[in-house]
Amino acid sequence: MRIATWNVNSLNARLPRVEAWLDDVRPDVLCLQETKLADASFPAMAFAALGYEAVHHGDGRWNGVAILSRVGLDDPLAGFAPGIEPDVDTRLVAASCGGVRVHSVYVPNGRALDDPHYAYKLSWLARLRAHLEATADPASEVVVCGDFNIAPDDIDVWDRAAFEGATHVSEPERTALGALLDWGLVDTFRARYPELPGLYSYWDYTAGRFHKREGMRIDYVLASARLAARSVLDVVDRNARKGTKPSDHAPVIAEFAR
DNA sequence: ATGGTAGAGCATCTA
Repeated sequence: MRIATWNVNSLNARLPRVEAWLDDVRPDVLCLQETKLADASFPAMAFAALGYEAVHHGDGRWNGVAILSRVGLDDPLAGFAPGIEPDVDTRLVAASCGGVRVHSVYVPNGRALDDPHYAYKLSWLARLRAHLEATADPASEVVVCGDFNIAPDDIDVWDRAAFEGATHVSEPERTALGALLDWGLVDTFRARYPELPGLYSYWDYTAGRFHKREGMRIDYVLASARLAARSVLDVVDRNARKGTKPSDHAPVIAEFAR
């Protein structure tokens, strides 16, 4: 089972690239973030032509998440479960694909430690944990994939000193991510490559950071123990960040033996 | 020199 996640930074701008990538990589499941589309504008037919069912949750201008699957797509759920304070944005969608409960998440950026958006980020992470508690079983096969906007460790950023006092590396958000993992999830990429720096999924468009290899590892596939035990591959597809009109994120691929 | 680029949409906002 090949599961991928990709923040495409506008699906409108990226559709030809995503289609070509799907045709090349043929993941069983692809989670998308930052489609920046309303549901009515989601190009479901383009993905159906490639053999993928899809569910999309978006409100048009910003955010927007989707799941594509060629191994079935059942019980879609947009946003947080009933009983949890609803999200003001469209940042979470879940579905069952080939026996795996899949979540595509776009965690709020936070902007700055003293910005209200940072409090929203922490609240959002707590609500995601509550959502998992309410709708999924950590003893079953679960993945939570997406752009977490958190570098889990200092080796997940190109220069820790450059992030002093900034979001993405602060203790409260790392603690919130830890609480998510404590529910029963494994960062399979870091489990495969412990202590190996320089493996990023995002590079700021500005200042030529991609070509200077100045990035951050903020996109990942979190897997429940039952799946993580069968983890056979973890890759960041840096090639998808090259050429004309790339996203500022590269796709992250995780594979699990059946 | 608080810079730089990309996307949405048409003035800025978001990242």
